[in-house]
Amino acid sequence: MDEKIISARTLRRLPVYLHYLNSIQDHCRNISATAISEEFGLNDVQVRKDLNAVSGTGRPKTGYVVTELIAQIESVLDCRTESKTVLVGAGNLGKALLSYEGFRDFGLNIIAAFDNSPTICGTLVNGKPVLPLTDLETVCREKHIQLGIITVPASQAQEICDRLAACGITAIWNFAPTILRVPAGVLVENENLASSLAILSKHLRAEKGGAPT
Amino acid sequence: MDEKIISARTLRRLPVYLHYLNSIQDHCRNISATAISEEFGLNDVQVRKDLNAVSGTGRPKTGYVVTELIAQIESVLDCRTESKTVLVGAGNLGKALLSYEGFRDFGLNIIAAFDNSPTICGTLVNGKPVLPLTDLETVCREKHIQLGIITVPASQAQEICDRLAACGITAIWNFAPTILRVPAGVLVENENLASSLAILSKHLRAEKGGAPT
DNA sequence: TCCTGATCGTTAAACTTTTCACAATTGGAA
DNA sequence: TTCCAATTGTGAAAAGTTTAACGATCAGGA
Repeated sequence: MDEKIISARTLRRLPVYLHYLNSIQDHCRNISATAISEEFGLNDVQVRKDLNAVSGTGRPKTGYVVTELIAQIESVLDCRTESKTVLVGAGNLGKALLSYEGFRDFGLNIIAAFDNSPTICGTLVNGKPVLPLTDLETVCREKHIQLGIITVPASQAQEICDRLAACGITAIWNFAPTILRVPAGVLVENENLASSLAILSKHLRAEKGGAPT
Repeated sequence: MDEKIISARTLRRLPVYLHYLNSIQDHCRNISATAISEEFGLNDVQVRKDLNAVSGTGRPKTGYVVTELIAQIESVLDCRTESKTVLVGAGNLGKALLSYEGFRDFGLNIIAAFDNSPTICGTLVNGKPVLPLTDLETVCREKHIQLGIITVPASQAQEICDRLAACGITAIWNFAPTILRVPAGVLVENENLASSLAILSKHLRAEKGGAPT
């Protein structure tokens, strides 16, 4: 029952801390929030509050025990538990994500991909089967899929999202450049590459045209 | 000189609006902020304030002229202007991004990729050359590269970031699960897939173990 | 033993973003 | 023409996030 409410902002920083802690655990027993904050250019109180949300075992003058902190963050993030996943939309981006092995480190296991193009259906991408979209519901229900990755065009994203939610999927990773509406209890995480590019593009434009302040 | 300060949050929503406006422009002359807000499940005042940041030409009872709005958002985002880009780290994720053609729509032009693995250097990925990392500075300076995509492991990300910044690159798209420190004037946009997975994973865990509220 | 300084944890202040409340405007119908 | 309902735009409140201030704690040396 020591479940504290962790803000999304904090949750996003935890994997960053975790990665850093793993990288230093061989040669550091203890680490202070101040040191972490300096490593990443953050405010030290912010780091302390983030760590407090998962730990609360820091000691003055010493800091935190690195291995404890790692265990506590891993427990909160729960990367060890495998998340059964389907990917919908085996276009360029979809295939790219299917080919990316890095997700395994975070417990993501893509069982199958779906697409409605007959030319790609039936093929394997990185050893993972691409199935016709009509099979989506059957597979999701039978395999007890928990997470869905959406890489279809924005115009179809909401429909796919509805179908996934109807199969009992409660977490959706959306790469389409749109905002999805979901029933209560379903979480959508938007990985909107267009939004990121908008920020970068705006910055480049400001650099060129305007004040270089 | 009608440059208003646009918050990053607003800027992230603009591409979403833009995509939607493009999809309706054939059958709608006008659109109200209220309608947009309902489409995406946002607050109507928020949409109105977002649109105000780029336009300010809404009329009571009518709303906004779709084509005007599109032109204004496109002008702010400036997706039409090509951004010369390099990608550093041609591993799985790097190759996946190189293969993704969707970036062209946003004005992103990846000129070359860099890696220090001899087996991949000299090859082409999706028609783009993979060059040895030692050539990074030369190419960036000669081709006047503006944007750098970092897809190397977290442990090398800061070093690559420093090298890119030293070549005059002012915008960095970071896919490594770490926070980068950059000189003033350089913008880092983090696309931290680990952070996103952390959010999703936490949600799945909460669903299973705890209160389904 | 006692002091010093690093570090933690917490409360309050500053800042940012979102939501609420409401007056002002406008097109269209009665 | 007059009224109504839809819609905008804005100032203020609310909610959320980050930063600052400060007392409490503790390891290590004098």
